[in-house]
Amino acid sequence: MTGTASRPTLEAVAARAGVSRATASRVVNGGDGVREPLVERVRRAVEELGYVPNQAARSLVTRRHDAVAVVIAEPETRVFADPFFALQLRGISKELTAHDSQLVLLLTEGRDDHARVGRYLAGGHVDGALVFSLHLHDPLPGLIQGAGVPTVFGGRPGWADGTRDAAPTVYVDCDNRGGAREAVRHLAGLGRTRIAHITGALDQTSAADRLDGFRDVMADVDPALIAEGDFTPAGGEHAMRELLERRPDVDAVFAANDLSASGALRVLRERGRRVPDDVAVIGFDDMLPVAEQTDPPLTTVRQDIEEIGRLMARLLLRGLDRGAVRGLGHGAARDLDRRAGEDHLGDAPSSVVLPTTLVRRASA
Amino acid sequence: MTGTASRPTLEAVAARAGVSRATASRVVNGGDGVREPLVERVRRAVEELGYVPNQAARSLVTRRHDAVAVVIAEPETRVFADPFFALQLRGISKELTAHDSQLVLLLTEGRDDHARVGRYLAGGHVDGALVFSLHLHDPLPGLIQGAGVPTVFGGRPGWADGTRDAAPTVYVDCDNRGGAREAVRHLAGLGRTRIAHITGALDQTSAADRLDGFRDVMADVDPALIAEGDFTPAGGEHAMRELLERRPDVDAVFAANDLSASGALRVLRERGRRVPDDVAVIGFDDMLPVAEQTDPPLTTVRQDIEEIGRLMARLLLRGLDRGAVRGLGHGAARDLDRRAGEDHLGDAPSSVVLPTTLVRRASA
DNA sequence: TTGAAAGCGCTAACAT
DNA sequence: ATGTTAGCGCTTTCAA
Repeated sequence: MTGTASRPTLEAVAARAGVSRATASRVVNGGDGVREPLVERVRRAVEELGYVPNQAARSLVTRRHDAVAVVIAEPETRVFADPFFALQLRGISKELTAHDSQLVLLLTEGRDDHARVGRYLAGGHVDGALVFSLHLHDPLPGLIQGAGVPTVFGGRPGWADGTRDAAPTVYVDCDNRGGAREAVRHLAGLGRTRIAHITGALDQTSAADRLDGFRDVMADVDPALIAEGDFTPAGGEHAMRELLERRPDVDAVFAANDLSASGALRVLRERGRRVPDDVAVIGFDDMLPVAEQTDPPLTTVRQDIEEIGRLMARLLLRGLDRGAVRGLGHGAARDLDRRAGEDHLGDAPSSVVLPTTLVRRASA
Repeated sequence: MTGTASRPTLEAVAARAGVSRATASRVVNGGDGVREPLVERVRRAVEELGYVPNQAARSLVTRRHDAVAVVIAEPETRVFADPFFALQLRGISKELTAHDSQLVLLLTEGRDDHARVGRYLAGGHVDGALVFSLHLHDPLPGLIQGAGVPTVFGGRPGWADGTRDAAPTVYVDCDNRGGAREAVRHLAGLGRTRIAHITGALDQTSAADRLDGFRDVMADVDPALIAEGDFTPAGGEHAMRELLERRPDVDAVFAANDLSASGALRVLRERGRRVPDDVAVIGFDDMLPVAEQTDPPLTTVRQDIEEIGRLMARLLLRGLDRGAVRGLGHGAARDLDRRAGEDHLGDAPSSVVLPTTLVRRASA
């Protein structure tokens, strides 16, 4: 095990360079307003001593940490099984790296973890938090609020905005409801009349919103055509079996995400139903490793997951940079018509809802 | 965005409780040697003020952080695609949680990330580091050593032990070579004579060791029977195709991990070779979600990945607890004969190599 | 048992 | 442009 030497302090560097601690500090932090020869001497001293600033000491005075926590309210097993998180994390990671901020991933499995995460956030280890995959009645938002850490959520949180706090909740999400509507309309446009829905985990707003979108189009749908899933392939399989049992005449399925859709597809094949001839299937997310690998390839509602991650990070960093984390303006959800690739942000951090697009492949 | 209130200090708590800062501190840290009524008053003040210790200030004096970094030298895409990491992380997470230590996950994609991670570790944010998936010529070990952070590696690092540092390198691994030997002997015992090997990424010691194990048994093997893979299903597919081309008479395959084996299986099926009748296949890892789902279910060399993670964490924490991180005794690799579930650790932190077991399913 | 005081290593006014 | 100095919030001797 590699050992811990007692590291040299700025004091030591200053002494070796023959300058004051203040000058040494200036050089270490960029060297503005220090004359070249001194800069040089300090740099050499740093080099020779192998000096690295003590972050605890620095943070104590600057109150900055150059680190952002990402909190995923989901057990590791799911986090690592679902490409969704990987994509989001990648977007976040890219943005943070560009800002020279360290990504600190906090996984929370059980209730004990929640408390620990709360303490970690409150303890001032990070400048802010990015939180996603929140479930209804999750204690996390409360803890985070208690911790007083600037936070941006991934996906609309499950509580009514503005009721919990003076400062508005900022989140990034895609247009779940609109995307769902588009999917169902597409199925209807194909002439399907017995359109079913496999929901996601209904304690998450994304699932609830997609269900709402489904209902927007299928106003008086037979409840038997709605089966509850949980965003996993297994959940999709189970729901599909249920659907086939309750309504053998089903001719289309809108699944709450691609993973569920892949499960549904498997069951349909097993039961000898041809897709899309007998039953048309649409997913949600357009997760390439899933949607392109299914048989047949999946028609789906695309959302730019990586971009969501990137925006979350950008929103947070922007809020931090301007030091204004209280009483920020809170615009209505918007940007529905902006093209991806543009900067989806306004001047003041406010929630952003990204558009979705239907991607047609073979399954519907 | 939830705001940052200026948090109450210990000073404020002390004032409110009518005690000195020292007494308040004692209570916050367990309350030993403080009389009950005072403890009570301080506790109440903490409660009322919503006091949370400032970790930066605390760390500055204690030099403890109650946090451990996990560094994975692999791009997110792979980290999140391979169940291997999830399992290892789970083991680590459990152990750290039990020690009330926070897991801080640091992903490193490119070279810039390396530098940033190095700075993070050197900056004293964490008490120690757990590092895995190291590749040959990876700059990380050097950076970590420079950072002077106690570290335990997952998987035998690729450099000769002891040559880099006065303090010995501590790692946890499974018996890759022995496991490989057992797999190949099993195939030979089945009467197979044209046994091929699909390697892992050969810049990792696990892959090199498994190849060595293969060679131990197949001393004068035709080089055409060894195809290079990279631990991914796609790599396995590619290697299998190559193998079939070079030696159509191949009658057995030992793949460096289950993921590669699943790719090989796919190609064999596509080419109409029956498994195990025409070609027997063995994998490595026994990752349930993979090995049990293949068709046919995979015979494989089992290693307890979660246990490896757990041991890594335990080893590190032990080293930290005894404060002795330099010049620790370094025993020879051992524990090969211990049963899983026992404590695989001796008194002083030293590397541990866990045994493997052959799990027979249908593919060989 | 409790309090006073020193100081962890650093940054940021403020002087010079 | 450089140095002096006062803390950041906490733990921990040391005295009382």
